[in-house]
Parts: sequence; C-alpha cells; structure tokens
Amino acid sequence: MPAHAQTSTVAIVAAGRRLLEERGTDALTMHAVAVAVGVRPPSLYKRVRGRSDLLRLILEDVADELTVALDQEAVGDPALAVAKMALAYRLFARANPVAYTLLMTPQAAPGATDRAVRSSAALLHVIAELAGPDQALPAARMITAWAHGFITMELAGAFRLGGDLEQAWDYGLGHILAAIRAGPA
Amino acid sequence: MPAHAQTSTVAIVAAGRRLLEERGTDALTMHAVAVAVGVRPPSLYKRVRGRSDLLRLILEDVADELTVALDQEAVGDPALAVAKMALAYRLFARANPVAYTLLMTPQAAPGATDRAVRSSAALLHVIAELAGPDQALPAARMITAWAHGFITMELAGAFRLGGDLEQAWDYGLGHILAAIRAGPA
DNA sequence: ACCTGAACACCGTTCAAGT
DNA sequence: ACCTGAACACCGTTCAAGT
Repeated sequence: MPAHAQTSTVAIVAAGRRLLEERGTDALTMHAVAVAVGVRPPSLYKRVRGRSDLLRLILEDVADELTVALDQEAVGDPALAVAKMALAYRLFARANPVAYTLLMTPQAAPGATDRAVRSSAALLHVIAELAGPDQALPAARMITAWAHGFITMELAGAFRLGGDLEQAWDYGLGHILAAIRAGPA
Repeated sequence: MPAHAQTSTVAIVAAGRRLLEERGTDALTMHAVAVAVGVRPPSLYKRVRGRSDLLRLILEDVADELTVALDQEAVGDPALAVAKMALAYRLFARANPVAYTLLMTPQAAPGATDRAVRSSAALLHVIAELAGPDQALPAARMITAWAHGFITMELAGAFRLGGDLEQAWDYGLGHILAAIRAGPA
C-alpha cells in the first residue's frame, strides 16, 4: 500500500534556501528543513542524498536565478548593458547575501561554483562588442573580478574607512569601462 | 597541587590553522586539535572559548601575516609597489586558500574580517601617491576589489573558459593602474 | 592551576518495520 | 513507494573529581 508523497525536492530546496538565507548556514539542519516541509528528517533522504547535497541544490537554484537576472540586462547599448548587469549582480547579492557568499566558496559546496560560472556567458557576449573578440575574455574577467570582489567586500563589511561607497562603485565601474574601451594593455 | 600546562593558545591556534588548511573546515574539530597538541578536548576550553573562537583566532593570525606580507612590498616606486602588493596578495591566498576564503566570509567568523581590513592600510598610502589624496579611497577600493575578486574566483576555479589566466591578471592590473593615473571618472 | 572521564544535547545518517 | 521511530556515530561543550 503506497504512502502518499508528503513533500518534494522543490519544496525541500525552497525551505532550505529560506532557512539558509534567513538564519544562516548553521541553521540549515536536516531537522529544521524537515519541520519546514512537514516530514521527519529520515524522509528527506528519499529526495536528497544528504545535507551537503541539499546545499548544492540550493546554491544551484540561486545560481540559475542569478543567470536569469543577468541575462535580462544583457540587451541594448553594450556599455549601458554592462553597467546594468553589474548593478543587477550587486542587487542580487544583497538580496541573497548568505547564498551569494557561499557560491564562490568551493569548500562549502563543490559543484555549485560550476553553475555560477554560467552566469558569465551573457556578459562575455556584451563585452565582446565593447572590447572586440580578442580582448573579450580578459576584459570580462577584469570586470567580473572587480564586481565580485566589490560586492563580497561590501557584504562582509570590509569597506570601513568611510567615504562614499556609491562613489567608489561608480568610480570603479566608470574606470573599468573606459579601460576596456581603450583596448589592449 | 598545580598540574603543568601541557599546551598553549599559540600551539592550539597553530595546530588548528594547519588542520584547517590541510584538511578543510570540517576537519577543524576540537578533538583533532586536542590530539594535535597532546591534550583531551575539554582542556582546550581553558585557552579558547570554543570552536568559533578558535576559528576567529586562526583567521586573525592569518590576517596579521597577510598584513606583514603586504607591508613589505609597500616601498619604492608607487606603481611598482602596487603591482608587487597585488602579487603578494595573490601568492598569500594561494598559500592559504582555505583561510583566505574564510577571511571575507563574515558568517564563518565574525570579527576576523575586522583584522583583515587592516591589511589595506599600506595600500591606501601607496595609492595616495598615485591618485592624489582626493581619489585615494575609491582608487584603493577599485584595486582591492579587483584583486580580491580575481583571487577568490581563481581559487574557486571559476575561470573556466580557457585563455591565459596570467594574461588576464596582467591585463586587469595594467588597466587599473592606468585608470588610477588617469584621474577622476 | 590545569587536566581528565563522564555525561549531555545536538546533528547527520541508516534501517527495519509500518502503511 | 514513501513514511517513521529507534538507533548509531560524531561533535561541541560542561563539570565534578582528580593531581
């Protein structure tokens, strides 16, 4: 006599993602996830391999959402598109700070970084229009590294010497765009 | 009758740092640290408040070492000093990948980021010579963000589209230095 | 003053037994 | 086919008892 399914992988990932973001990495326990979806902890193992697998699924979900958010901005004037993509990146990280930080921490969830890498595909196309195909890769790496670093440090509260952070963002973005237009080093 | 001290905070931090770096975050257990320094787990609590406190001490130790490494390069021609500091930063991160990644993950060890921030003091001085005092802060933030982002992504294996990573490093550093020299946005 | 065994709460995970 | 209680190993932490 089959017992009805009382939850789903999608529900488990959604509940886990909410726990992770609202209460932190340590609060992502199999018990808390089970309570959130209305089953007992052992039942979760019918859908996910274990806690680390669940964390991977959560981060892949986050990475896919990031990719969609970036793709939406990858249209129109290239320089404007780059600025809009950088902003979308920053806003996404602010909305998902815990998950975003973990995305680039391979020790936290190996395999999740894989999915995050796809987010850069659209940017590479836009940058190619700006820098030419030869310089597209290093140029995309420069702006990606800068944006990711700025956002990570902002989230970590590492910018503490005062000053205007919005000015620092505009300064960085403006100079990097100008540098990319200027051509090879 | 006093019992002899069989270990020290310094030894505990050193053993913990080795475990963290060589075997990963999960391998940093109170049991493993106790074994490494030759006591039983409860004895560790005479020196550190607990595991999270130990992690904080480890990351502060790493941050202080990074500060020293950067300060050593902060001499001579400003542009050259910036390039040397960026390289020192990159090499340090490669030598301490696990700890470095955690440094900018405030959820991992709140308070450790505080110490990491000090590393940027020397850079700010050098940048001021290059960009002038008015633009020193946003300029330092641009290069710090770029270097940190590049290094983090390199460690995470996020640069997967082939190409020459050393060229991407030189391209980014060269363009950022040129942008800083060029003045306000 | 520091060390330790014993104990506790908590967590991830497995599995036999239920429906 | 999925669910569950019970059990196990492991981990962080506390504490009374030892020296």
